[in-house]
Amino acid sequence: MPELPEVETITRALKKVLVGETVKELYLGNKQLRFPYPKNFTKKIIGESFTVPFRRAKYCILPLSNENKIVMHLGMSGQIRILNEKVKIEKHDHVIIYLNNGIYIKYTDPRRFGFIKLIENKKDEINLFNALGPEPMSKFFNAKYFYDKINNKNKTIKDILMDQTIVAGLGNIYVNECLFLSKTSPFKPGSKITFKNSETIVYCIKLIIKKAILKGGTSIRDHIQPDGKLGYFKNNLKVYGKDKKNCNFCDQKIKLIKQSNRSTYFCEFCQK
DNA sequence: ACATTGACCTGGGAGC
DNA sequence: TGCTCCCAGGTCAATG
Repeated sequence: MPELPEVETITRALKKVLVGETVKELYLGNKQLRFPYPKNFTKKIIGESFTVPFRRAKYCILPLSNENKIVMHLGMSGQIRILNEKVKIEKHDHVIIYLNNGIYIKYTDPRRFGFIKLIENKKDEINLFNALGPEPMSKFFNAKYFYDKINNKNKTIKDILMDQTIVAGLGNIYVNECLFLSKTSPFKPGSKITFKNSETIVYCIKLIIKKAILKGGTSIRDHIQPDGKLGYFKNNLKVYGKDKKNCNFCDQKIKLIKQSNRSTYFCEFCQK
């Protein structure tokens, strides 16, 4: 599912129920996710309690009282549910963390591109997070940073925004939407982006991400909030999934093409 | 150092 | 109804 707003939505929901609660029991399915489960995972987390969950890029991070951190990535189809009554474990349920208070956290992922890791020391943390660019909502992601970072690149602006080392947390939906809102052609190389363009793009990214978080993310296929509700930013999409529909601004048809093996939706008249 | 392609998986929808 | 093909909110390793 998940880009930044979806992971943020999930993390906020977890924050409400996890803090101070203790891990009572852990279920691990027999199929592995993208990586094997952490060694002695069960032993290492049973009896530990959670401190305050947070998000970095598309990672949901659950710190424990012993300073270790459970890190979850949801790949393309991962979901996290917060439940309070036992339900049957289904085919794609891979991890369930049972808490002392009767609540449990269920990780489901049909495609198994996601993973769960345990950060146990500084080195684990560096391996996972060091290459990531700034958070789009932070002050470190600003027009000057962005312009300096991209003005010597031949890569298209679409590929640049998908690159987690430049700005962390955007994915295909929000990149398409941000380029449309900022009226930027997805094919424009970084070197052709002026400082003024950078300002606009950065502004549009912050605006869209903020709004998407408010709406609980975007439900297209897999994303649901941990309480089962949908993410309503779907209603705010202007180009993603709108091929052959009409552009909001100029009323011409939205186009769909493949760019670096991913779908790019855009209006060729508005985005220059 | 950089860009491009394919691989990892399953399920759902389109088209025949 | 059933088959085949193509598509999907992400990343990473292996190419050129």
